[in-house]
Amino acid sequence: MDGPISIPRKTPRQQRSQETYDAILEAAAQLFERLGYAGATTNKIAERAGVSIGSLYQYFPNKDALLYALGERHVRHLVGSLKAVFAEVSADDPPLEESVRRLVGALADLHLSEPRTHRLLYDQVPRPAATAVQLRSMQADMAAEVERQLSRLGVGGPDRVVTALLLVQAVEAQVHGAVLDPPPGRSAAEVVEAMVRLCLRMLG
Amino acid sequence: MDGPISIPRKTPRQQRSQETYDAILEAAAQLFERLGYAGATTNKIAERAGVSIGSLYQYFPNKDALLYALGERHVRHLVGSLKAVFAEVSADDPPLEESVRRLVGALADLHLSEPRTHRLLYDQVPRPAATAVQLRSMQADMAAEVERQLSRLGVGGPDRVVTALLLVQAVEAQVHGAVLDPPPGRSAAEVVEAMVRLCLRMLG
DNA sequence: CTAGAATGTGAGTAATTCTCAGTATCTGGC
DNA sequence: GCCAGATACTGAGAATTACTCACATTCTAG
Repeated sequence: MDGPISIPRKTPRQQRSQETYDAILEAAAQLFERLGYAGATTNKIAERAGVSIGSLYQYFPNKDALLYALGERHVRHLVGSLKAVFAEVSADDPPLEESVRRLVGALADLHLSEPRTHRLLYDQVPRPAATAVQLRSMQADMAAEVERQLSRLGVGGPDRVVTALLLVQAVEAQVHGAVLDPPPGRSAAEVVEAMVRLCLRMLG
Repeated sequence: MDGPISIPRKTPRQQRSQETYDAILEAAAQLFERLGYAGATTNKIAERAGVSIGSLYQYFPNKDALLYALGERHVRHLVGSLKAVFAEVSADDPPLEESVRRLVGALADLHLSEPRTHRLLYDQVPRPAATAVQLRSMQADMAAEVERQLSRLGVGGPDRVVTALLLVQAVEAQVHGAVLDPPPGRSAAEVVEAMVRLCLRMLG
């Protein structure tokens, strides 16, 4: 509500404390996933991490900060992987269809590879806190990359900024809503294929 | 997590209690919006509604149930309005462009008309609880309607079920992410126009 | 008018987040 | 090796909050 944005209260200096910090985050990830945000109490998290509740609050100013740290870790991973794919595609300079297929495929694969972590952060979280900021900044980042690809391929209509943003929003939502949970009788791969076709028609 | 789905504990029988029920919901809407889910305590909600905390728990088994009731009210309103538009479009049987423009426009208008309520339910909420179920069922509902329109217009590719689902996911996300919060220098109307163009290319 | 149903009350309980005064461990300079 | 100060850890308990329950009030039907 009030506190601006959760940031680790104190940075570990000795190795011992780095291990404590990691243990807490790991315990938080497990318990949030298993019990949900409300069900995972800070005391349980500290206990599972094998430290006292006081130690937890030495590194995380509040419960939300745990989620924020997990989100940051995950977003960093996602953005890193995706930027690599963007770089590859930029280097190879393939035609539109191949470009779309690679990019959409990469996003889908990333989501399918750790669906639980992703759901935790995407679904299970009171957004306003902190995670929303992370998501938004990641989307902005990705939209900028997509815009560059649109320019390279000479597609995207008159306002590439808007087109790129809309594409990112759409693809992200489709992955969450349809790839991770395909309609009856369809496989994730089929849904991805349908997404690629739609993207191609939008841009082709 | 555990409890199945929050349902009013007791239905109001006398008019007096109906007013109490309404006052509580109204207070909850205001405070959730202003203070967020965590910041709005049940005691504050009861106080603002002018009733005792006990009365609140007579009609709502827990805090989540307040959110669920608000979500239901809102979803009912949305679905009602949209079904009317679908019916109109079906009756008038306009060509593709006009159909898309009307439907996307209607969704955007609905969101723009009470952006705060919508954000509350869409962003500010721990999803797992109950609201997720509502959203999903609404999306399924809308996807079925869209599918019917695709059939009417003879578009949508080989698998209209998947196409319709993907369209609904995309448009919903775009409205939330780009229409309610347009990129710098663009108006909501411009974003909607861009969405319509993209949809038309997807289907045309 | 009255019995019983419906509605309303709010102090109190249990659970949870977070603090802080005190203890233990480490590190670098001598 | 030893000591001083920095770093790290502890856990009882303060503060907050969701929720209960025994009781009081108000309504309705006969």
